[in-house]
Amino acid sequence: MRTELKRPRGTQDILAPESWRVEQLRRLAFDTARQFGFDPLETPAFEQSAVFLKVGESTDVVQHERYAFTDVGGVSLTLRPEGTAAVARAYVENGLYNAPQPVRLFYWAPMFRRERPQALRYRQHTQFGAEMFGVEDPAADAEVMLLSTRVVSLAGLTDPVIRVNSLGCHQCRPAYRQALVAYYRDREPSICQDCRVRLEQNPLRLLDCKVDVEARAGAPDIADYWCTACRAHLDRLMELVLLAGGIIRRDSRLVRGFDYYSRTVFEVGHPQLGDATALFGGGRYDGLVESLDGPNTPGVGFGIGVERLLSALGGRLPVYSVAGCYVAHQPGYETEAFALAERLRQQGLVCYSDVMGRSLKAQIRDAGRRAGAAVIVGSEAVGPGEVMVRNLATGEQEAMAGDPLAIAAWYNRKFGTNSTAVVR
RNA sequence: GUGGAUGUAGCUCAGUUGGUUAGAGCACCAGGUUGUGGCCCUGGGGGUCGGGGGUUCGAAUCCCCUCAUUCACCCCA
Repeated sequence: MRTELKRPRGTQDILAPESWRVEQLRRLAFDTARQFGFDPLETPAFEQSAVFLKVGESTDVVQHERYAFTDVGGVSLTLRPEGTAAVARAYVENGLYNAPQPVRLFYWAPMFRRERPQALRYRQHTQFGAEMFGVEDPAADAEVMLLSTRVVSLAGLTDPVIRVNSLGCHQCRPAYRQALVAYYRDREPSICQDCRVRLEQNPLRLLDCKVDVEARAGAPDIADYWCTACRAHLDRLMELVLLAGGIIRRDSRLVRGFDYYSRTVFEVGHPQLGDATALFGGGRYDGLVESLDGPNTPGVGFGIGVERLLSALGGRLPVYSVAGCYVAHQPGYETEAFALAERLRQQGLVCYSDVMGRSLKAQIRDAGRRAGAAVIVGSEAVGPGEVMVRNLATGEQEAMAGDPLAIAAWYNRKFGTNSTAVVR
């Protein structure tokens, strides 16, 4: 294939059975979100660029990794790089601040970031995320955390560990920021190139530098700067999560890439993905709605990387197996076979028939690969109006009346009506 | 954006110091078995050796460029 026709860098085609796993996970996510009282929200795949720009001046995802274009009308548009800003925009634009609070919303949507592809980092990936608006109480933080860990647990991940930190509020964060900058200022000659940039642009991120570990070890801890309200907020949400059976630990070095976070930030990793790669993350963003021309409204939410979760599960999620019924036919019985297959589908069976004009032998061979049973029409070994039914797993076969109801009953007796199984 | 590794059939890979029409296994299709699969046997389709340029009598093999994949950094899901 010519290179200019290939799929764009950093994107992927997802084939079965993985595509079935995606669908399975999506269903699980929707059901779980619904159980927590969240409603699905669909927003456009692109927004006016200002929606994301306003919200992430020093955010790499927004600053350097935007897929932006100008349409013929001269409007600057950006392919959605993350979910929260778009959901907050929809909250404001649809006047949801007038709806009964809190407003609980979730989404399952593609995200686009123009970055260098790497293991489990794509230019288009999918996130399942949820946001709760209108509640400042730490119970909201705890609730979205429980929703997020419930989804990954149900998907088959054992004991997700939430790493949490508080970035403080406008009351207490400035003092900490100042102390941190002062600390690194003294050591500026000895710190790495990246850290010098961080020092100027986003000092909090000095904390997750992997090079200057010793400098980091002695850095001031934000815990010593929290105001009483921020401290109480974190204590309470951790208490609630623990009471609910969640596993949560404070990580003093956890900071996250989006500037809109206030107070709570959290992340869940996975051994298989390595330290640097988060399975999902989230936090609180009390100033975001206001910055998008809405009323001062608190909010908290998370985003789960669907591809990363699937990878961490490594095929443990059950999907539809190869199963169903193949209606094969002797020469001259094409029409009868085709019609019978459709009647069996109306009985709820997964059903195939030959559409390639193949020999009976080739049909049975094909049936063996994709079906559990074969129904043979036109066999001379059966009486008039009868068909041969064959269990392809065992090789047993018998003659029976060619009645769709009877065949469906036979199939369901042998294979069950719910034919899902684990495919590795 | 920076640095390293790798690109031969749908998949996994051979291809010796550059040398005739580029191979294997699996997969696919058809037959061997006159009524029916999974094993075995035979045959078949499928590759401009990622693309472009150069060196050479001759390049999958050597050199340059480019594209893509992959790993690490940055950052994130």
